[in-house]
Amino acid sequence: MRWSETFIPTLRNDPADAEAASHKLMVRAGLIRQLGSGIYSYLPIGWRVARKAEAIVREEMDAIGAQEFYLPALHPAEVWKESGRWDAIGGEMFRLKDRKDAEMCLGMTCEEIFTFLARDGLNSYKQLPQIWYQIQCKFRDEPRPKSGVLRGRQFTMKDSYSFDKDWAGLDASFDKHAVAYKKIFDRCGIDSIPVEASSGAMGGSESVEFMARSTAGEDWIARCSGCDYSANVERAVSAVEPIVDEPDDAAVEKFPTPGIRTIAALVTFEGGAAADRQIKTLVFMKRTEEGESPVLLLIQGDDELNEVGAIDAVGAGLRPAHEEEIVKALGAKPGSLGAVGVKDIPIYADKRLKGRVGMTTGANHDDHHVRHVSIERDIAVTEWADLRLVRDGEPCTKCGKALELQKAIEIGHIFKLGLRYSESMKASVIDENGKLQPVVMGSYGIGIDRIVAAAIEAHHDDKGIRWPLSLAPYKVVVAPIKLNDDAQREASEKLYGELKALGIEVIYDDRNERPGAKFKDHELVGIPFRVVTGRGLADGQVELYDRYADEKKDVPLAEVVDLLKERLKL
RNA sequence: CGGGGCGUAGCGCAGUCUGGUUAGCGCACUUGACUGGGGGUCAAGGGGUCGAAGGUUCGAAUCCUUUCGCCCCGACCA
Repeated sequence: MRWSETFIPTLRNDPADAEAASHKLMVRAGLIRQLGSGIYSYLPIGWRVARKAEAIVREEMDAIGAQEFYLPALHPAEVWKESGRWDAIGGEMFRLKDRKDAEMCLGMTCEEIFTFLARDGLNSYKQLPQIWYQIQCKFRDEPRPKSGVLRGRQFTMKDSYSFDKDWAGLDASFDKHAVAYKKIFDRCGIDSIPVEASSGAMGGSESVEFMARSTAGEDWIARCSGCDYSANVERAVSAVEPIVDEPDDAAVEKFPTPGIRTIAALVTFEGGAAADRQIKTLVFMKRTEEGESPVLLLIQGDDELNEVGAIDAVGAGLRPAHEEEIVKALGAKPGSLGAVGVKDIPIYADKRLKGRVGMTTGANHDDHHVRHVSIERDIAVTEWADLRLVRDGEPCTKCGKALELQKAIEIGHIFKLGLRYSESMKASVIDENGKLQPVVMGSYGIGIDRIVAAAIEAHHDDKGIRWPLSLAPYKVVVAPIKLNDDAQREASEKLYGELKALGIEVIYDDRNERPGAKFKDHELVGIPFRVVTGRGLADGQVELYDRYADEKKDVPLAEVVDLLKERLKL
């Protein structure tokens, strides 16, 4: 390719509306342009990179015996109603109607459609296992698109689905994916961290997220410094030191606390209590078939609520209560809430509170608190659960070493779905005994756009992108210093032709620009190697620049092709 | 959905508070010349319904109303 004939619109400045390094660089290097919030066009260079990522994903999926499909992104509502997700999913599904007023949606994932195909086509256990996948456009009306393609409303995902006759089969399919995913990310130059995750609205029993550390990430993960424990903070637990309370068997005592509304304020209040001796009472509403009803969540005063932990304990359909609902449930406003003596409302308490005595909490009477609370004596706890977020430095439950909290990008997620879809949509096969059994399913996703962005997050410097060889849009750029110097131009063109003939992805920078301007572009776009024909040509020398080492050296023209082959591992 | 910020040329911005020549600057772009090893110099150019609609005014990028869009924080999130 000749640079002068390509569309590579590089920018000198960062776009004003970008924060993440990958977002800035993707725009500056001419990979993408924004069309709307969370909607991006891939330009030729960006698309070349995305296709390379796709190709790697495809190779590794094929390597575990997966078969590629291509499904529609436009779905009739019926199939989503069958699985129950038409109603379960909220505003993030793009919904529309066709001209006959029939309800449709744009697919955010394809469990329903693949299950629809499976129930039609899979009839016998002899046909299992199957792994089906596609690389396709997905749509999610994200409440808050962010960071360029890292969280878009239209994006490309590889999604695969496994169909097994039993749970052992699912485990095998799941493990195959875990291995394939690791390989994919390795090949893309991304250090992936598998972490325990929550399966959220996907349903299912177990899930693992693949994370790439990055400050641009939106997730926090907890990693043990001593063993292999790692989990999304939504799922993480720690062996945090229990607080040892002074023995206290005094009766509960109510006392006035005028104007005291927060844990912190009660700490400094005369007659108050340290934060770790307080019980924080949070009111949430749980949606059930009859409507919404309140539940109480109790955590130690200085802990933060882990909402996913709460959902795991209480169930889906949980949301913070509004003030009116709180007053209705407990008779007091936030700031004076407690669970002492509360009946008829389910109470979920963090395990860290078990056995605690001499605690202080709200009295359910505005501007009053109670002290000398012994949790198990005074509060009718329905269930003990992990409701607190772990904090940096807390000990690992497995080995006791410190957990580290790190920010990360979710680049893949694998789920054991079990029977969630096969039962609701009736995808069954006849087993060895002639009995109908629902197939055991898994689903597995990789964000292609996120691979590209995460690779940039991991591989860039102040000059621009440093693509791993596997993703580089071109591997080599050949550039003469002076385009109108016949010797330089001819040497460059000849080299360009030779490299192209060898099947090396090479771009010839034949723009009539000054060398500095061209070099800046090469480095911004991140082309791994550059050969410059310049003043050394008279001595048979060209300059070879290595983007990774950020080093240039003169090498004999006659040897440069072999040197490049070696560097490119050909 | 709550809070904050921003929409002026392809990109980055000034001008808006305090209304008043023909709306400006840098980069990019076009033509020519000189240049040529790290975003050159000189000269001459092209490009704008100042996000949109309505209003106030002799006069609106600037004031008022409405509206659309984008970004950030939070809420939310297979």
